[in-house]
Amino acid sequence: MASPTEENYLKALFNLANSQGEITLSELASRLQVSLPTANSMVKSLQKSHWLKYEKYKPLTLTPEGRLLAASIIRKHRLTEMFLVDVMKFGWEEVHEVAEQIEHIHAPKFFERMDEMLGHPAADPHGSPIPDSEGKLERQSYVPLSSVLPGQKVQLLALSNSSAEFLEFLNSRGLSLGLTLTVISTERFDQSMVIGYAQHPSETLSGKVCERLLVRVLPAGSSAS
Amino acid sequence: MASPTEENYLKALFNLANSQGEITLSELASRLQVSLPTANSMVKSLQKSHWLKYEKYKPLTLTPEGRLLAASIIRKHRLTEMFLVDVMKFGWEEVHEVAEQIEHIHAPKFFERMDEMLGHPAADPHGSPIPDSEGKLERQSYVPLSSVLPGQKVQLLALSNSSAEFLEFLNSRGLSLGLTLTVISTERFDQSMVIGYAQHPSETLSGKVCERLLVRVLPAGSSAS
DNA sequence: TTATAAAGTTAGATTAATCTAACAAATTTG
DNA sequence: CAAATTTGTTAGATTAATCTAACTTTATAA
Repeated sequence: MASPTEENYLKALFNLANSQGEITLSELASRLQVSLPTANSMVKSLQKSHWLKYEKYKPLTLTPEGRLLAASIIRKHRLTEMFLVDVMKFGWEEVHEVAEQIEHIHAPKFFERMDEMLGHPAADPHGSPIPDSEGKLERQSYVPLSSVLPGQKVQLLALSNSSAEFLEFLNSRGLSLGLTLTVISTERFDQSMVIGYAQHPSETLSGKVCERLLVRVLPAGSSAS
Repeated sequence: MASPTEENYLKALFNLANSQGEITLSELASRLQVSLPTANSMVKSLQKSHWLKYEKYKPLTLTPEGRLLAASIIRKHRLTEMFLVDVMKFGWEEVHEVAEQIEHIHAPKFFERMDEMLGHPAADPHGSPIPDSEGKLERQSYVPLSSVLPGQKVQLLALSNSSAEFLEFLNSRGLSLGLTLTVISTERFDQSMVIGYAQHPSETLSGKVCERLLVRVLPAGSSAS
């Protein structure tokens, strides 16, 4: 049985592995905001529990068991976020902190019931995919809005990095997942873009924002949602 | 900020105070299944946090702040149980373990939302009263079925001591809260009682069981529910 | 290719929550 | 009321998770 602390380490390792591939101790330590010695000693103890492979001065790798456990915690987190938004009517900017706590609850049926009530959702309220119960994580093939050319229509499907501040910004512009966006123009100077969607015929979004909006390009001549 | 462990001590102290009045260290220790020295040192630390008053060799008393905090945890526990049963369709025998974990979640809005979705319930699925947000606990005036005389009609409203085994026993007999029961006869020898209710014109319940069924006596000539 | 910087390790301390063993105070009871 | 029992306390150890300080290994770069 992993402690909440151990579960947080596994989660961080899983997420780092899925973006960086190789995981170093200092990445882990900085992700978790702990000192290197702390991460070092936890890594040793996670190894003793067979959740990761570790050799002195070598990069870290999760074992299959570690990966499965990590995925199950991320699954609980994302199901919880979806439950909070869809069933309990929280805003998408309010759910992270609560889910961060509830993901450590040991009660399989609780999360299965959420999953059923939600109709087996594929992603959380920010578009991040929910691992299935075997720990498989659907690979997403979205592109950042910043890479889309003027004239194209795209569907907003996920966010990379969804801080409360960013989500509140999106709220203030009426932006939500599922919307169809039309790229009107891009500014070479600062990478800002002019976008049209829903009741907003023309909004200017900074480069920073556009990088974080993950979209799928729609075939030419699709109708708006 | 209290740790989950501290919260469990406060909860135990609150419950003991509400049944015994005076609380001794050994009662606390045995309730929490820890050794006396463990309870002793925790009591000292709870005192440092101003949640209880403690003098060597004297009984323990919660401070007003301690009582409020304890009540808020019990409130979270009982709201959660109600939510699991009413919203998530758990059986009343399945909810205690989960609620035992969720009561330690720090997220006022999460529990407020439960409360709203449930329509501000007065009691949990086992009939135990839910403290209000000021920590006030409604005093229940139920009597055990075992004290009711033959011929009387009563309404089953709560349980004293609701272990999963007991709840499963009640399930097996079709007994649930709200039912109107008619006491047909009582057996002086072993305190067992013959009871009629719903589709069960005549069930024999042991003295042990009847002691744990808390009821309100209905005025003579009421109709069954 | 050695010097410097970055990354990782070890040693030792701290805090929370637990234990056992030994002892002391309070209470019960013959 | 004194002896026995119960209850409470102190001392000291353990484990998990954290830290800082000191040191070593690996990587980078002049």
